[in-house]
Amino acid sequence: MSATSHLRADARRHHELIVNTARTVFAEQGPEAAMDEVARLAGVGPAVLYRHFPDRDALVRAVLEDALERMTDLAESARTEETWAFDALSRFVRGCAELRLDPLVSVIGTRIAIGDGGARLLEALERIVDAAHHEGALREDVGAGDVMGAVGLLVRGLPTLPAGLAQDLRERTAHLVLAGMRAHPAPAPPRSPMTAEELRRRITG
Amino acid sequence: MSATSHLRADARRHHELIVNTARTVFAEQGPEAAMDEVARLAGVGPAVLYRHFPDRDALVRAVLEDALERMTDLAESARTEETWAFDALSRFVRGCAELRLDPLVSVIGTRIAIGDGGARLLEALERIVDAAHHEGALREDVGAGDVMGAVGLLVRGLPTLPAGLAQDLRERTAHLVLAGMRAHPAPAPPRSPMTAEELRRRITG
Amino acid sequence: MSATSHLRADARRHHELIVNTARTVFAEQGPEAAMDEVARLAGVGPAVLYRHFPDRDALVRAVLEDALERMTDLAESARTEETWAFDALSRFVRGCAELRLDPLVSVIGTRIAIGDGGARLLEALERIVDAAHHEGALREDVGAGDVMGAVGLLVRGLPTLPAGLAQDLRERTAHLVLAGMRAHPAPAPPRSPMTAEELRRRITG
Amino acid sequence: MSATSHLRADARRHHELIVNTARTVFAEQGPEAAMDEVARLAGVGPAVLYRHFPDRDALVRAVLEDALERMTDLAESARTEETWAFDALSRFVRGCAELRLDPLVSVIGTRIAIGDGGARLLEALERIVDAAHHEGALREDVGAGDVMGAVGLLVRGLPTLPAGLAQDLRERTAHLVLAGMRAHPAPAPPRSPMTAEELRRRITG
DNA sequence: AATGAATGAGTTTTCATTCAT
DNA sequence: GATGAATGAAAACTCATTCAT
Repeated sequence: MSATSHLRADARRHHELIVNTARTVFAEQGPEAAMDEVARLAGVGPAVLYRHFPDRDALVRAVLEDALERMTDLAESARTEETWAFDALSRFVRGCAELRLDPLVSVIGTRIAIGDGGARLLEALERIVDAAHHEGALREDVGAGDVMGAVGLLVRGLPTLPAGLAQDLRERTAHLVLAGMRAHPAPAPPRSPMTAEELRRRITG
Repeated sequence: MSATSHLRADARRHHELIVNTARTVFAEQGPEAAMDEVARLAGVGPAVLYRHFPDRDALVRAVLEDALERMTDLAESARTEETWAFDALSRFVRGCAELRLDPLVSVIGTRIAIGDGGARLLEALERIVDAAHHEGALREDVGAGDVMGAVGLLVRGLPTLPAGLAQDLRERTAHLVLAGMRAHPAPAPPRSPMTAEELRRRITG
Repeated sequence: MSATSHLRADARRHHELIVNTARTVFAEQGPEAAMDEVARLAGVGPAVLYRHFPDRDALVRAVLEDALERMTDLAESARTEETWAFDALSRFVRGCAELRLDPLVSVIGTRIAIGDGGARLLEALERIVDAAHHEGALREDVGAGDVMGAVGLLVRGLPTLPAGLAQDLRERTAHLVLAGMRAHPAPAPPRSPMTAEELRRRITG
Repeated sequence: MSATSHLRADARRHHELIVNTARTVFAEQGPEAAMDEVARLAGVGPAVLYRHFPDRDALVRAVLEDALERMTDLAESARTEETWAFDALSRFVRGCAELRLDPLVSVIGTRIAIGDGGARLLEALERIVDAAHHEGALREDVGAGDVMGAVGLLVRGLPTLPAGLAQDLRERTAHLVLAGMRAHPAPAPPRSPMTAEELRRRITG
């Protein structure tokens, strides 16, 4: 049951429309995007936005909660659909990066912690980690909190770099983190090694 | 020889003073910190700041270049002072996080790449990586670019979490990445596993 | 039908209020008058001004268009109310000077030409000139463009001189221009000749 | 004897250099041109400018005095070189427009009157006017002050219009004023009549 | 005396948020 | 409840002028 289910149909539509627009705007224009801009792109007046979200913080939280919900869904699908728990873990870690959470993280600053959405996500993740411990693929000295921490760092991305390069580096780092978590020797990271030479070429290119 | 060496003595002093102040202010107040605030805390008028850095971008770049220089110094000391190259690598990765580079990364956006300072850093890093390959401790399928990428993600930090927790998670993730890079089995990550339970306690704490 | 007719009642009121205030302020304080000062004297916040006129140029253009509209009205009244077309011409030329257009002219610089308002004014003026040609009072080798040019110079005024003197000189010059335009000998300029002696006395006075 | 003759050679050179630069800068960038810009284009530091001219007003006055001196020279050459006084008058009126005095006029505002340079100019002009009265070409009811007033209006120009058009209109208006000053019927204004049609074409063109 | 850095008040402009229609 | 105009507090940036080198 969503938190918006008690609203009138049009109000709920506005709520979702604004959150979706805000996610896009924050991802594209950075964390300082103007509230008016969000309203304009959502096709509503600023007052409508403020009726739904009393201030900027509330909007940011809403987008964050929405993202956490998506991450939880991701964890659940991975868990139920993958045969091996470590594969589910791997799929979860890799999938999170696509949510474009980065701009929000710095905006929120230290003002809020993870909240309810985070609690549900952590529970979902815990189920995967427990299973991965049981199957013996995950080191016993690595916990669900470690996975959350690693994901939290990975989702931020490398915005100063060309998109394709940033993507490759994120994938390779994700692989290395997962390799470090394995109880047994890991396979090679995806694609060829990222040498200094290749990094130079792709940055300047 | 620094790029500021052609300035009059008082101007050079101001230049450095402003960069140092800006690093602190950006780290504490986030990337939107007011330029006037930087000037005020540096004890100069806004116009002095603008004489040295024509716009916000120029100041951000200067702080970034400064940080890259520090990272390069860090890489060099680690390389010359550590017996084993992998230990130097490890020391470098862990040390970078303390430079509080995070707020800058999102401000700069995609506008600039790494520039000269980044090139020098990459060269220094390459020397360590080559040595670590030679000593057989670093997987051959991991390059200097991978290290840069991992560091780039690690330095961002987890600003939404309590400082001590964010620090612990960053250290443990750094350890896991390094473990994933090792040619041979890695020692346990520092301290106890970060379980979901501990994460909950320390977030709400 | 004014260009502002699609605005809400309060917005239209503000629009006109700001233009009227701006005309006065520019006339009194010169073309560099602070935008905030215009807003303050109009009794609105600066943001209201900027909502209506996105930058200084837009405000200046609005005042100019408004003035052109007044000049057009002046031309039309003169044409319909005077028996002789040359008298209408004379009344128009003399009347324009009172619109205090001067400060605007230099601000606009070469960025805009006369625009729509100017086109309408020119048409109104053309009707008078044609009639004056027909009645034989205006030289055939003087056109409506000449009248516009002369008016453009006359409206600038002589801001360095005492107001009364500047006024007298403008009136006498207007008379001389009109005299130069007549097909037949002209009557004497108004008042006594402006001798060097009188000019000296009134400048230093 | 120039007012700068008591200065050291290099200082006098600077004085003239700055005045010349300022005339150009004011003419090109308008009356709000930055003092620093004048200094920069003159190739001196701002402090040198301020040593010579204690504030903006002083610089503006200096440029104005310089222009008045040039106008006086112009009047004198016209008087001695032309056979007929009215031709000298005509040459003077037409020649003044080229001095680009316009931007200064609005800067000075009502703060200064014409000063010493103006007095000398007026004397020179008076000699021409007296001669023109004697030769019977100039109406007796037009004095030297009238000529000054007309010139004051003519020099301002029409900065919103294309340069060639502004030039033509100024010449034709000058002709009309001179025609209005003649004791006897005047020849036709230069070139073809400026019709509304031609004005439209040249503004939009 | 020349230089160019420092000053700080002032300007334009933006934006989160509230309020009248 | 939706709309879009108003608000005023800030922020970035500029510039005339002064001062240390």
